[in-house]
Amino acid sequence: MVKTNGQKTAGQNDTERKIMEAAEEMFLRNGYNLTTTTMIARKAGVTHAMLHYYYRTKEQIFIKVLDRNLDELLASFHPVMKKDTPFWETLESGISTHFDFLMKHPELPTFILDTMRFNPELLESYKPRIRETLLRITGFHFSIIKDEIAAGKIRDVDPEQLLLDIITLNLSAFIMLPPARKVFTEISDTRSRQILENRKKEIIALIRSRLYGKL
Amino acid sequence: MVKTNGQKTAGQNDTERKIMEAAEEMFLRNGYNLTTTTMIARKAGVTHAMLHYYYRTKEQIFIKVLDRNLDELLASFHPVMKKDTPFWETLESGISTHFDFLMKHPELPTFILDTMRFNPELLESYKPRIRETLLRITGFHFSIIKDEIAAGKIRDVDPEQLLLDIITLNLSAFIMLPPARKVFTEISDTRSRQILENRKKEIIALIRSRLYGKL
DNA sequence: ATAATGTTTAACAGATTTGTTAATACACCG
DNA sequence: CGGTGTATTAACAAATCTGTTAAACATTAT
Repeated sequence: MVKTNGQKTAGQNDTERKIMEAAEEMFLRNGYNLTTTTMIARKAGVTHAMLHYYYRTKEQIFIKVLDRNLDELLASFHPVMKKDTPFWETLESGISTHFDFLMKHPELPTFILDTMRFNPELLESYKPRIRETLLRITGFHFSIIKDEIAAGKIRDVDPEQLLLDIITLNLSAFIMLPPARKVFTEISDTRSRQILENRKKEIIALIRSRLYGKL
Repeated sequence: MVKTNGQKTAGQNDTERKIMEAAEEMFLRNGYNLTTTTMIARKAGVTHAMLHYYYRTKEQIFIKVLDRNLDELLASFHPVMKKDTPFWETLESGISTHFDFLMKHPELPTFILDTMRFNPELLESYKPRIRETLLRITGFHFSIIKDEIAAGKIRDVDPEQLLLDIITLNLSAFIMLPPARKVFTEISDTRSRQILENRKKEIIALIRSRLYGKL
């Protein structure tokens, strides 16, 4: 059961790693329920018994995948919260950093959404950490937005709505556009990146005019 | 096979109707792949053989559900395209009407998204109609937006991006917020409606400032 | 009433799913 | 070389899924 031979002092052996890679790819794309252990094994090029040998159950594999990705997601929120830099600079870089992170992990939003919809119980143990991270970031932004409103520098918006605007706009580009393109227009990879860049600019412009525009 | 007895001159008999209602509910909530015919039968309170008797296959039932809902969706786009009413009035009522339609069919966006992701082949036959409807509405709005820009009445925005803003913002409220609430905060029905109303106001304000704000 | 037609049930069939297990191949260590 | 523990395979098992079928039941029309 416990592996102690040579090659895996520095990590997993080949089979174990291939299973994890295949599992991650499939779980991210199709979620927990639509991914079968048989499919994972086939993609990894191993017998499906191997996957029970190394990870015991489907749920255990999924938990490992969830773990890797949720850590990354939560970490991505940290960087951009400095009280000293100017307000708009902070907010713009927050939006931009978030969007850039999503470009590097384009399947993550859909994956989390799927898990929230169909397997919320698997997220139970992460709730405290998620909640804490979310509270920290919303707390920070609420505070700087309110300060800026109080100083009469931006329009009197509801901070909660503004953060919802930002988050839903950013996530939408990764949750809704790919399936839509799948049905309507197949598209090249470079073109796809360009579309996303335009989207990012538009979202920033949108939030900016919400705050600074005078009607 | 063909039913010609009394009670269904004016529609389906009870069993058939119960199956369709159960199927619609489950397909809308869980999509094609995660809905089993057994579950539908159980929810309808009939033997699962009944469902093959009336609809032959799972796919046939799904097609019927898709048909009912897609018709409604496409029809919902028609009302608000009059060239004579003022620009902002037209656009605002377009956003508002779209949002109100979604409030009456809150599960439709997720349902369509799921189908685009996992069963795009089932949408194949609807493509022409969808494409035509979409072209009509985007064409109309592109035209009035460009006119308004040319007249110097609004900012010089990319009409395509603006429509993406509107659509993704509206849909997000129904695709992303419910699962998020499922994980973070359970919420009452009236409170939920109030949140959506606030969301609608915010989206309209956001688009308005994008067009009319001077930075 | 009875034949014909429509509806429902229960049982079955074949595929697929997650997971186990017993046998075997392999590597390493004394 | 032999023995110990690990890795891998193939076969199996129980559950569930979609779909079929034959027989029982109900309804209607003649």
